[in-house]
Amino acid sequence: MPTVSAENYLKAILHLQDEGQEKVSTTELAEKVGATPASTSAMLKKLGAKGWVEHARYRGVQLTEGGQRIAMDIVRRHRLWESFLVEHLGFDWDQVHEIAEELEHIGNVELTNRLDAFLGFPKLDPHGDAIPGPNGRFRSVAARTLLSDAPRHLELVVVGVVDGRDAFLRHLGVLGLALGTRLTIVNRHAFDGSLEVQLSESEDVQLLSPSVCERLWVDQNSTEPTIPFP
Amino acid sequence: MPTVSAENYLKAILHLQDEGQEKVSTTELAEKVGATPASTSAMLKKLGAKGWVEHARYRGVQLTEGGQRIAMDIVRRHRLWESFLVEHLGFDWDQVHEIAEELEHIGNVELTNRLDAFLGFPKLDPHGDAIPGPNGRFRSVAARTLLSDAPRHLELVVVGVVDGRDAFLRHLGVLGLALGTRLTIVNRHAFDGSLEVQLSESEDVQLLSPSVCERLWVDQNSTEPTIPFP
DNA sequence: ATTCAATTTTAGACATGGCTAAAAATCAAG
DNA sequence: CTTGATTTTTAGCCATGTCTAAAATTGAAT
Repeated sequence: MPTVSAENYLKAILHLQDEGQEKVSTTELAEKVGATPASTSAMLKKLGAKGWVEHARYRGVQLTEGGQRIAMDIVRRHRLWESFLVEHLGFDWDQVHEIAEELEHIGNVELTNRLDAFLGFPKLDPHGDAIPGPNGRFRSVAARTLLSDAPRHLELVVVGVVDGRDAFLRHLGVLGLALGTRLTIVNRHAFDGSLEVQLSESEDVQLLSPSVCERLWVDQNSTEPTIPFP
Repeated sequence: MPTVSAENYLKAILHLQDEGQEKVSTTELAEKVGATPASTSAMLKKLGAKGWVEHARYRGVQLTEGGQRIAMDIVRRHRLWESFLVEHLGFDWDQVHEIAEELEHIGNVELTNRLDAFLGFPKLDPHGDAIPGPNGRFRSVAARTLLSDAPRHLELVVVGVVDGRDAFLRHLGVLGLALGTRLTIVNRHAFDGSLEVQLSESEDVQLLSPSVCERLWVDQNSTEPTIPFP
């Protein structure tokens, strides 16, 4: 049973580890959780003692399997509650984060699973981030998904088009898109559902209209799914 | 902003104050919150300093108006969440208390009010306890209510019958009920909705079938509503 | 290689909220 | 009205999680 504070550290480590770094530095982590490096250092010792992180002094931290499981469960609860708040209580996307940050610490498994069922076992939260299932892993994403249904923060590859008309293909060219283009969804825009995507090659950020997103098949590029932050 | 611990003490004081005692004793309170009298004494000093309780040393505690407002809001959240858990997540009555005990500490007003709206501004929770409104007071109860719709823990008076048939009236006589009989709902039974009521005169506890409860008009006996515990 | 800057950890302090044991106040009897 | 039991508070200790300031370690540059 991690404390609320411990949970926040574990969640932050998961997030940072996901952004590339295998090992997370104390200072970085401190910044993420809003504490001093000294406090963070103290907490890391405790997390290590519980077996939730691997922590070589002066060498950075890493989640253990157990720690990752806990962190994924927190993310699961966070995203399920966000979905609930938006879909059933009518909150806007940008209002729900704070509240979900509190709700996520209620660890009752029965509650989480029933909420999950109530929501219809969603794969994505309202921000387009993947929701882990009850096993602490992301639900399998279909081999081929419409770009409009794909999760954020995951490198995707364009594998096909729904609409083969010349006009559409030319339009793709203009946008710098083609078969095999690798991209990542950075953001979903609230009012019309258009997507901000980052092209892996050019580092450019492109805004794609909903009609384009609904006509592109994409696939996951990496085997290890990215674990984005709320 | 009370801490979670402070909230639990305030809630407990509200509850005990409601059960009769104007002033609540330290030992009683300690038992209720599951702490030692010593710890309770320490907490009372803090609550007093914040202006949430009136605390004359060795003389017992009492909620201030501000303290009562906070406590009523906690009860409001508790009972709204209980309603949600039962009505929308399919929990049984007896499973929800613990979970609601955690959810009640999330103090976001917008969240609470939206949840209230989502549930249709209920007056009673699944246990039949009254749910305070956003103003920290109980929603006005209709002048005359069916016994089956009345809240628990409130002294009621039988003011009329829906069904005037002889057979029904005779049945009432057998049960010890008549116009003017004062009673309090002690419990609702899960599987059939029958009510356990305590007759004020005889101290007897009677079990009333749903068909009887749906045929009796009752009214609130006291002006100050009882504030029962979850 | 050695020094120096940056990072990380340790040391020591504080606040919260809990405990036990001892002291103080209350209250009920004799 | 004084004693003795009960209740309440105080005193002193512990754990958690935070902080600042100082020490230790790393690592990069000369």
